[in-house]
Amino acid sequence: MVSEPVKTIERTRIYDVAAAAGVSVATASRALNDTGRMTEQTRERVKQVAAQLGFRPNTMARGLLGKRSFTIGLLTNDTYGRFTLPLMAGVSEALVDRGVSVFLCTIEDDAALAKVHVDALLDKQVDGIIASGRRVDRRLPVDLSNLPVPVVYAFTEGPDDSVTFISDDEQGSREAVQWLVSRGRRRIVHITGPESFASVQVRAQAYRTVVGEQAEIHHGEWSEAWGHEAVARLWSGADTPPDGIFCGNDQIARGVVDALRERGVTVPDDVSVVGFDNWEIVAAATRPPLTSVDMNLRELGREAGLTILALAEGKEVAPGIRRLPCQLVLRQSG
Amino acid sequence: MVSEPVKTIERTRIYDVAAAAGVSVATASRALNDTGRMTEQTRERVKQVAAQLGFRPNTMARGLLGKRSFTIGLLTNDTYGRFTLPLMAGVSEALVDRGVSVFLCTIEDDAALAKVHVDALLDKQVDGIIASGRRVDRRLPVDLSNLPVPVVYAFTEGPDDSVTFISDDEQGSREAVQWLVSRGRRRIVHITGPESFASVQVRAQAYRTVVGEQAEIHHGEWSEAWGHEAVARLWSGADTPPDGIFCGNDQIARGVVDALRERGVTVPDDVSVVGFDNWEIVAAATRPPLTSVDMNLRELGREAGLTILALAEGKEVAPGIRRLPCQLVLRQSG
DNA sequence: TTGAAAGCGCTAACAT
DNA sequence: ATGTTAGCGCTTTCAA
Repeated sequence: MVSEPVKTIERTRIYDVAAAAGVSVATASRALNDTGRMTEQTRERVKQVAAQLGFRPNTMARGLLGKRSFTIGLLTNDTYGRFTLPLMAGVSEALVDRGVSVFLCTIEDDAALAKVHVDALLDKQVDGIIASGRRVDRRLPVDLSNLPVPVVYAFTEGPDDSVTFISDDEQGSREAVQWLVSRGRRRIVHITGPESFASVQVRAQAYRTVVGEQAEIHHGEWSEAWGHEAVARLWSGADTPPDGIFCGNDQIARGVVDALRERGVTVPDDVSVVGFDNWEIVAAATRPPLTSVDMNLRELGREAGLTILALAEGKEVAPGIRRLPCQLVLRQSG
Repeated sequence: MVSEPVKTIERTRIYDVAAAAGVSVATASRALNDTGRMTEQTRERVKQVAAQLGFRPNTMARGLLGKRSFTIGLLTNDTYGRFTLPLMAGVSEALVDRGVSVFLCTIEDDAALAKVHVDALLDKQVDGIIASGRRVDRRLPVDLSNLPVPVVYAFTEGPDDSVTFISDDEQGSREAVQWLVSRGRRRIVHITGPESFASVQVRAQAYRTVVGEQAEIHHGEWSEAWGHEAVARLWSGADTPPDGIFCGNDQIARGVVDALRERGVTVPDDVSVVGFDNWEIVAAATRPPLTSVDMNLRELGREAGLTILALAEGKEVAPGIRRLPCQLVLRQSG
């Protein structure tokens, strides 16, 4: 497309609306914003004219008055987008009807880049910032605590007095293990990621709570390969192999299921397997498809979006950590 | 975080800078924007003072002058983000140093939602819009051809006179098949997705060009399951099974590799397999890891970003389809 | 109930 | 080379 030197499409301004409706701009503004007092008739007429002319207020002008810009920033260091995208979808979904658009800023553990992005956001007078990440127990490489705009944290660690949204991994894990128990599984082991992850600790603890004494936790990498290896170990030892496996994430679970099939162990008849994350691409492609814990990130995003909006509008929001429930998605592996 | 009723953090305005530097706002503005004529000394002094005071120009005010808003919109219907995220990363990377932030708008094949997003973008006076999608041969459910801002298309079909960026699937496929040939593979088949996809056509045609007469193309779904099924068919028929397989995407390739391993066919010793997309999560987890064609979406995003910027600055850009080269990423399957 | 006018922070045309 | 000033489109006092 050759650039259009003559942008003939002149936007209708509030002046045009006022003129067409036979009122002053002040009245027009009040009518359109449902403020001030005036005859319902005038208000209606102005609104009608505005609609007819396809009037859309200029956000820049509005923003210049020190009011809201109807934009927010979503900061994330989750390059892969595995967690960010569902979150973003939720945020966007919650805000788009209210005319708020979302700047997505991917900072890859790079403090300098993060600062550049945050500064750019502040220059644009965003109404708020949602900080997000790929690890619940890590902070973004940038300090957001003294910004002139509200900040909420989603799926990443924030300061003590911040509003933080995370999924309730404890509840999700508990339900997953309880599900295995309810299916008659008696020897349930937990194959999960590195101990250093907070989410590993929480999920393991929930598992322990349900199975009690017999708890048996195997730590490794977050990979399919580790799932294979763990199965090899469990089935080559002297102990009776488990009949139920709760995995720390879907990749491990897929490795486990594949390894079991290769050994001639039938899932879920001989062994039930449950994953975590409900990462469609992994869970659905596994044979049989994985039963998995979904963190409801979209819903989490919705909540975060609504909260940042409330803060932007000056409402009070109590600080603290909000844990949103996970949901066990049943497929065929467990 | 309790909302801060007193936003005490007053931003320094250009007036403050001007006063502190002992010049007028006009001079300050010119100095900071490297326009107008003045002693290098004055310019330097103003810049220094501005830096000292941490001055950041208010984008709203700037945008109100009918100039640029330093924002662009990225529209996509790729909910999963498989294609959009690398693209977005490239766009962002190209623009962030120039102070441009990106609104990400996910419209899910919903025309009404698309319109809401586009209107919101126009209200915010975006400098341009990049339209993107999950299918190269489908248009977004919204007409962007008469917008008051420039539009470029990336990884989605645009009008004839538009600037469109897509990956050179023909070249990528050709290199993939030629690689198989160079590895001494003599009977190479192509297992790919539904015929209705333009990318399937292009990749198949490239494959045909290289292997000539012996071309053998199997269409199915874009799934691992189809990879399994295709292998079952090829190895159960009367014909000699292939020694090289070029797959339409990584999921099919993974299915193929898994199926071969289950049959005791060794990859890559007996059969070489090459995928398409280089989707890390799939390609790296396959045993052995997949050699695959990468569409360089990040680079594509960079180009699209730079182009929309050029258009926003009023530069002329010739319309047409730009095909950016793919790259064969060697792992171990081929 | 409605209107006139000031002003948000910046840039650019027009002085000097 | 630098300063004065008029707006950009809107909201919001203040006045009528």
